[in-house]
Amino acid sequence: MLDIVKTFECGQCFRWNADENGVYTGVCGNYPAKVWEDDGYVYVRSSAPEDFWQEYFDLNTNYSSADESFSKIPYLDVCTEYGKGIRILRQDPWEALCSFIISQCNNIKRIKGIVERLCAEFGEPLEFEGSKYYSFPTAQTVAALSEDDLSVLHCGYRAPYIITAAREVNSGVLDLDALKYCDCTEAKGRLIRLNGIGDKVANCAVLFGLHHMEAFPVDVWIKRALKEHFPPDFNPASLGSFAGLAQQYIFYYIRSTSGNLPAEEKSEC
DNA sequence: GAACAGGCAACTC
DNA sequence: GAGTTGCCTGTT
Repeated sequence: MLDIVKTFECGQCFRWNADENGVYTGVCGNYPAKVWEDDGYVYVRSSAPEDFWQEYFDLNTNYSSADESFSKIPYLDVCTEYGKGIRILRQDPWEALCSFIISQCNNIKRIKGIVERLCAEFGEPLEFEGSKYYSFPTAQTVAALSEDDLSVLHCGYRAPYIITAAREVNSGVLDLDALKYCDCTEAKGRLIRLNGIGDKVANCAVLFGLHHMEAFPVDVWIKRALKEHFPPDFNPASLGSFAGLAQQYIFYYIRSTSGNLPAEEKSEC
């Protein structure tokens, strides 16, 4: 069953924010929305049709067989039980790619700030229940901007990476929709060719933006979990076509159950 | 002031 | 190849 808190808080998206009552507000495509859970049911208020949200929350995919296969690995079984209810959202490919370029060497709070400024500055204004929201700017819009234009975002050295990606997408050289339907490894390979996109960002972009569920992004947290709880020769690819879901279970489990990085932990930057 | 925060690329040996 | 370093910025 879909768990919106786990799904929104597991690090895959940056535009959903909860108020004090646990009601999430966000924008998906051109639809601002409010999402909340009550008595085991998930409610969505927006002007989008219901099947739009069924698709977004990936409700037509069966996660239970993947969960079962994960249970054979003791540590992963714990993470799976803990994270059950996480859905890999079907996010817009360009939004996911752009967001994860911004995410490099950044914390979630700052990523969210940069993404919101990007939308407010360059997205289309949207109206919903008397409040103003902004869509995520298209690749076409961003492609026309300069690094100087992006200085309002305070995204630092990532600005040229964003513009490069936008221009590649806008020109059609990088066809994100086509990458949805090709092999995961090939899709990652295409993305890594771009300046500013390495293995981590490419894996996030194909998993969260192109729904290649076998992608397995490895960041410092996952690296540590693999080192401490899996055999030294463990290959994440052995988790199969839902490896990315396992990655999210592990990630959500570590981030929710451990505090901040120990002081002696070295920065990767 | 220094270290840190969910990388990447260019450079060294 | 593996290891080191600069890159922006806001927070602690």
